[in-house]
Amino acid sequence: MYHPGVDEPVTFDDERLTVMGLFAETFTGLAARGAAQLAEHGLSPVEFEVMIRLVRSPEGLLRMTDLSAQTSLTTSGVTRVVDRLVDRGLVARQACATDRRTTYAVISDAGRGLLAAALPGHLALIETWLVGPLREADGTRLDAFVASLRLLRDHVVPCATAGSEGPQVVAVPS
Amino acid sequence: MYHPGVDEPVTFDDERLTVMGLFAETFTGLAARGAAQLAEHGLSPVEFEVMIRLVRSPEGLLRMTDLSAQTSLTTSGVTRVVDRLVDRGLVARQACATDRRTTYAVISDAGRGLLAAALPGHLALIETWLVGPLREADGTRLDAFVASLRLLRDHVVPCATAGSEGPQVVAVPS
DNA sequence: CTGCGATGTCTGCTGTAGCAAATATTGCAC
DNA sequence: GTGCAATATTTGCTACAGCAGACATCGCAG
Repeated sequence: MYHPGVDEPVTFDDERLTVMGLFAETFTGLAARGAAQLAEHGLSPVEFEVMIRLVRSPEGLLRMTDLSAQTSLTTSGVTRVVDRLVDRGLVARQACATDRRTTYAVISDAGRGLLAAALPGHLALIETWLVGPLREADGTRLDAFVASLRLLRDHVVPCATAGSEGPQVVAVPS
Repeated sequence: MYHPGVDEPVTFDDERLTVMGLFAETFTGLAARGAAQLAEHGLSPVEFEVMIRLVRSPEGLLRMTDLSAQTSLTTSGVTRVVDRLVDRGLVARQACATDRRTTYAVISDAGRGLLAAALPGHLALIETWLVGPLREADGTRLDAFVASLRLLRDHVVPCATAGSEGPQVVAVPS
């Protein structure tokens, strides 16, 4: 049988686990709704993410490497997502004139059109399930939530804000 | 082709997108750190999730279907995760005496031991990257954040769509 | 100019998860 | 009891993403 030891009571329902679980449950639920909405337009979440990054770039164009840095994908993953988007005519590959190693991904007119079609519903969904409930609950709750997220993000993802992040810790504290 | 329409300017940098992106970035960053920590103990996030659900159940035992309802996996996914855990001796399958359709997954002593070994580091990680920063920033910020998450979760998750959120074997303590 | 390490992208292999179908069992209607 | 729909689990197929290696190109030291 299992003997946890009297002086080392391991409890499996620590409050911190609950908080983390709540965080995960909320986000994955929201992400699932978002995925379903995007699927109505034939887009997966990563495809949407890639295209949003492209459309928000100066000329609708980004290097593959930069795409992988801005999304949660590796360069390998970006290669294949862009493959799919190119097959569907939503994105095009474009050679770089000055560096023949780099390839740009460029969003096409069709891609912009698809995004423009998908975006209103997506924004409505975020409004309904994320921003709206927080704003209606309390005048300051949305701002506080966003501020907390930003605080956490700046801790967890130091690269997001290129600046004075003290510990560049990648290792896990033991 | 692309016709944005003069009276309906589609803007691709709506503030709501930013909030959602911040949410996603924060959670995935946190999840990545958690995954790395669990990997030190040879566990993937889903394996950890399954085992936590098991260990918190009355007798360390849950039906496959209930596991799939409590985790983010389909029953198919649960089958294979449990397969892996059984191969490693962390979980065992157990027939149900009264209904021969159902199979229980039971956590083994080795499984409890592994969880007990992995949990302190995992809790420390949550403390460092999630709970700690919020608590230190402001006395009420952690509580407000958790309350907001709970509010959102209650909106997003209720069994309105999928149904079958029935078995409340492991309730989240408040 | 030449050599060589660094950089950017793509490809082979692997592991994982979902969907839909297959299989087994139960409970109910009759 | 028999038939049938519902329930519980597993399995075949497919898609996607990561890792490590392959390949091409660049920039610099000499």
